[in-house]
Amino acid sequence: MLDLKFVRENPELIREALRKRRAQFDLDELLELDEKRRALLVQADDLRALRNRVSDEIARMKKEKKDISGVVKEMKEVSEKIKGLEGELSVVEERIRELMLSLPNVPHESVPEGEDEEDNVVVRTWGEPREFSFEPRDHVEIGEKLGILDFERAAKIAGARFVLFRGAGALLERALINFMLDLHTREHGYEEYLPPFMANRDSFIGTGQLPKFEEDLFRVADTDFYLVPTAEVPVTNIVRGEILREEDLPLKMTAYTPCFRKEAGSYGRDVRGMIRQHQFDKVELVKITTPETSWEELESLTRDAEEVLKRLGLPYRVVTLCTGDLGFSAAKTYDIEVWLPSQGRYREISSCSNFTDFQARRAMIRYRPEGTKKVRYCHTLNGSGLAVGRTVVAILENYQQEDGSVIIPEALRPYMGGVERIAG
RNA sequence: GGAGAGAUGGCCGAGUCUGGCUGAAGGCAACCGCCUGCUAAGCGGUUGAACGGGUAAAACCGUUCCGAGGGUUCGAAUCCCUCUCUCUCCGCCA
Repeated sequence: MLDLKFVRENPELIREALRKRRAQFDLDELLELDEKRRALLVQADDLRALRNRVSDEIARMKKEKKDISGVVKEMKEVSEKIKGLEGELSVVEERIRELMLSLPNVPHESVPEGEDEEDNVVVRTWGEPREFSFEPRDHVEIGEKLGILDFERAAKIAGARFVLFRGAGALLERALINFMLDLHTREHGYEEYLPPFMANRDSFIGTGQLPKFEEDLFRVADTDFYLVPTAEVPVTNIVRGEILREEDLPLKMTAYTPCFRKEAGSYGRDVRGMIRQHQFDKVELVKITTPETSWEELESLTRDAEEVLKRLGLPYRVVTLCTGDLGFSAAKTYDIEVWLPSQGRYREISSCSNFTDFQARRAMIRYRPEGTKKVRYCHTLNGSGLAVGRTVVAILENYQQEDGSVIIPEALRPYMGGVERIAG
């Protein structure tokens, strides 16, 4: 959520931001309602001030045994008037809130303008895609041949867009989770959490998934719970409604969770294999920082995520999302894309964003700068570090051998009980 | 699932029966002074948030906030209703 006062005072800046994002939003309605709200507020406040004054007066008169019936009658009318104004006010405020919750964040000035992912800008590239002496297979073929991925039975159990890991496949998934968590906690200074995998509505509003993106979420029937689509939701909301101490910032948190997504509107996209699943594992990185440090923290967070790929020896590149591709809550996002030989291109495996104070304002995450009384909103950031399922895909495809076996990257072997190769 | 207790400021904790100068006693913590070889102790002071008005910016003024939402009343932390959460005991259970 943006600051309404800021919107009021900088309407052209907001209009420009919306244009760059290619976003639809009725800014004029918001500005009109805001004006109406303030007019109503002044009226109501004045009447309440009157009532408060006279109420004190009544208390005094009562003590002095004076007749109060006249004033009481008058105040009864004032109270009725206040009630009427409050009714009008709550209608206006509810609509303002609706609008504010669906107004996207302002892109950072360094974000390139563009329509869609075609206009994203490559920042850097690491590693060389391997030259194959044979036609590289995709992860579905590799995994099924090795008996470690089973899509057919997963479909029987649950349906499309699920996978069943088996044997070395299950071990590989688990090893990656542990490897990533260890790297981030032991070397990158993050604290590990293991949060609930379901969260309530307020949490989802806090990080911006609700109310706008309900159709992407699984809701648990007859409850107020939604399955988390990313650990960003439960982890960022750990400090929802809190005023933090500056000396405790930045908070650096990491968590493994499964992620549940409906993938509504992606019918026909990535239908094969485990690129796009209703359930996948992810290790997430979350930072809560001061406004002064958030941009450098975005850089280091991205590097922390990249480090996973470096250690695994997987070629990747980093792109800056253009304004048209930028997520609703983000001010700037780097996607990390890993090389997939079967597709001959880079595919997203991590998304690292600075949300500035957008989520913090929704979730009321604030801090008190040292030596001052005024509280300020924190900046929140997060990034995948990494999407585990897609990492499995990348390992299977990049490390496949002509005989169908797969070499395990060295860094991962301690987590695999020393296994160096998965063979059929 | 059954029975009971509770939810007040950064924290602890009064106030609720008996509605009104209580943004909220007292304590702790933090900050600023003083004192002091240093530290501790001691003394004095300061310290909530949101919104609106106001200002160059402050100061300042008003309103709202005692888990959430309704109601009663001239007036609600205090009375009534609904909900949420926490704790204790019983039952069931991984």
